[in-house]
Amino acid sequence: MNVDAVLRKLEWSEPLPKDEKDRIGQLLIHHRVVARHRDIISFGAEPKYVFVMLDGWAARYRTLADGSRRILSILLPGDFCNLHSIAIRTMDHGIKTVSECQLACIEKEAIDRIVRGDSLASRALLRSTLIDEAILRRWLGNSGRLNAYEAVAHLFCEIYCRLDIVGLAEGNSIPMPARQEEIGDAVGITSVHVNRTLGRMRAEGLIDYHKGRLTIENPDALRRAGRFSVDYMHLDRSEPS
Amino acid sequence: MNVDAVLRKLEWSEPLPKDEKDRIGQLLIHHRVVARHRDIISFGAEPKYVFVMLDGWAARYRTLADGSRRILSILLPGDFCNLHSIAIRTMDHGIKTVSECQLACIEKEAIDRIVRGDSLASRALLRSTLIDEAILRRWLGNSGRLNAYEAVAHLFCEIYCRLDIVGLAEGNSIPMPARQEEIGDAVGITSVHVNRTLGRMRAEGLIDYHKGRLTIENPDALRRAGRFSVDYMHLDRSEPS
DNA sequence: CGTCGTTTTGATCGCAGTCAAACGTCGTGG
DNA sequence: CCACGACGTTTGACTGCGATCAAAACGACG
Repeated sequence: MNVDAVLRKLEWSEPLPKDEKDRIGQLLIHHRVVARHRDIISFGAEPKYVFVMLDGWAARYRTLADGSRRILSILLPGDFCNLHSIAIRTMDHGIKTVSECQLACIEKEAIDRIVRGDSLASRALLRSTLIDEAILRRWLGNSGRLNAYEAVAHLFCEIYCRLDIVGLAEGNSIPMPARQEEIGDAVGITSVHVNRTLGRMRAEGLIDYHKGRLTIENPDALRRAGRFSVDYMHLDRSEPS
Repeated sequence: MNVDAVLRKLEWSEPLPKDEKDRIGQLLIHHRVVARHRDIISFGAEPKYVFVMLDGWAARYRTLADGSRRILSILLPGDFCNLHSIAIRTMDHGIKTVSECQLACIEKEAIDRIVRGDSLASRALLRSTLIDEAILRRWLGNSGRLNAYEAVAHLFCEIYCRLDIVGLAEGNSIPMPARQEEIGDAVGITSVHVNRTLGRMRAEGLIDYHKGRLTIENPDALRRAGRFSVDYMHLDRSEPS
């Protein structure tokens, strides 16, 4: 359905010529639906396909020895789940759905051919990988330095921003299919503490969180609370090198 | 000096033909020395060169609003500081030396030409980026889930392993130029708590930490303590796709 | 010998974890 | 239409790891 999100994300920083967009569109014809809370790719797997998010939310995660889980990144429509599979065979983490997901699956080799070429699409994929890495760095930087309140605020700002880029924010409101436990696993706190934090945010008029929707009542205050600035997502449309 | 470390790292998973190695060797001729505790690249900079670690340690870091610092990764001989600069103009973090460093500086365009080509060297650089990302994911996964003792143990295992790969471990012993404060910034705890943790490790016979050297007295116990397994560094020499 | 940078030790505090129970909502089946 | 159970949210009481503040000890070096 939402092939559009993929193109919007790839054109995030630089427009692609029509023929390259068409070529990418060609790759996105094979779809798959995965139910909520199921693995898209499991830890240790050696995926044959590269999966691309068309609809729904998913999460990269790692399970530790004691059974506790840590979410390493949130995957939203337009995101590639495992671009790295073209160069790294086995998964060092798992990816599971947060809500029911629509995915496109692409032969690894097809992606590989694009990446090895010297096209604008190849640049866009490279940039996309590097921006994912930048987001990961930001999460790591926040982790252990921001307190629960700041961390949750930051997460909400980031997700709002990323959804907005692919055209999925509606005013100040976004879908929020994640349970409080998943929010906790994403910022490194317990679901109990997420709950108290959300309660405080609600009381202070920052957000409204209700039936799978998050409405940001006071965007400025939320951004300030989460020390959020968009710079790390490298939205600048300036040219490299 | 230690151009060797760079090649060892690039050949980590797959040997390179002689002519490609020579070509990379050509790129590493311009050297620079940076004193201890100085920025190699500052936050917000737009570096013209890609820097490669030849000798010494450095750290990717981010400074938060309140002045607290978080180390995002440790850079060891053989590591590329800012490969991402070929596609992302401005630095979203800083890089500073932990000890005095020897660096090679390469024109961005020269690296770009290799990456855009379809050579084994290009694959090796791609893999190297993806492995850095995998290490980052592991750090994020550990952060907030491992306690201080486990986190420090994991850090030591990883650094030992990475130094070993480029031939810089000597038996069970490695140089450890990082101050306790820097170790703390890397795992997200204070230097005071690092100190207590090191004390406990020493008391339990896991390590000896003394005058800028770390000796691992009981490797198995240290690995167990840090829940360390090498898999996330993707050392396997198997072929992709 | 004194200074600077770093490590070490002690005492107290607070954020978030843990355990447990109650509550609300929704879908299913009797 | 209601009872039931599954799932997720909410609230309370208590605990503990690591932070914080402060000062002392150590070691290298000019």
